[in-house]
Amino acid sequence: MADTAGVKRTGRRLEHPQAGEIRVDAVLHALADPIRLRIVRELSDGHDDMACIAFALPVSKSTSTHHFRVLREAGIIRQYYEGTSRMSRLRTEDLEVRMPGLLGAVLNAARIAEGDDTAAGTEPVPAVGGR
Amino acid sequence: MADTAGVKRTGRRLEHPQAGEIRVDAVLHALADPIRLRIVRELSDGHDDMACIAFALPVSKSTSTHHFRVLREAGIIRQYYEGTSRMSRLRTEDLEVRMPGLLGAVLNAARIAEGDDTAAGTEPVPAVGGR
DNA sequence: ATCGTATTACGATGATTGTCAAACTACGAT
DNA sequence: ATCGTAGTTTGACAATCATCGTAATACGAT
Repeated sequence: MADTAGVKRTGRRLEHPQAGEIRVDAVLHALADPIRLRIVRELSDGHDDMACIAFALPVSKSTSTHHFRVLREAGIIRQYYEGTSRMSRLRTEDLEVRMPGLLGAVLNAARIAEGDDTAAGTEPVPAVGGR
Repeated sequence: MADTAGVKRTGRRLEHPQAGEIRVDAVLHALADPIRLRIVRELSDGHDDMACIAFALPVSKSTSTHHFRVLREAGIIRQYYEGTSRMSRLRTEDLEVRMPGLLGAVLNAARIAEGDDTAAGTEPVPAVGGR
């Protein structure tokens, strides 16, 4: 199982927790960091597969690697190599099984909080992403 | 504002963020700790107002105080004094406005993960707390 | 083989965090 | 006024964490 068939194997190995091993604590901890939350937001923002470098994060390369690893080990993203680039993708489905609605709620909350900067919570919140 | 009318005033003051000031990062960070998550789960588990001591946490008094403060300063719980006891209550509505569905998703995920201990993720998850 | 690009690995460092014990404060009851 | 209960504050400690720079690795192109 999980033969990684079709994926261009490049020799490097990346450890991922299985869907059933994803821990709530780890996920919350991973999402609690502004930079990591930003990465997740960008990943969910249309571009599903992105190389690390494409994020233009305000940190050094090694710090960037660190954050991606935390996300991967928490089970939030799946990574694979493509040439020298490492692509990242949200594990949306696995997360939905283990913690239904959580990722969506976090992303939605981040979007709501973003609106704060301009229109500081005077209005009762426009209820983004309503059902 | 916030006259705390009707509440037995006891001289001590507790700082709470306003609903509009609740930060996603702080909430996620607060919930990422097992002990704090346990507190939140117990609070949501029927008993809405509980004295700190009623939780029987596996930590010292000072550590307990610390965790309750983190939860309070993140905006997750509201606390008030009643005699020598300090009561805690989930700020469910404030949280719902700022991050709709988040608290519920976290609690639900924790419940799902709990079932792991016995029935380790072989089944496709019984979808706890359905709509 | 060599070079450039993308990323990792290896310390190192300063900040935060979870934990505790001991001393202290606030309140209710005696 | 005294005592017990409930919680706070302070200071300390070890562990974790985010951050960096530098050296090393893997891969594609030349």
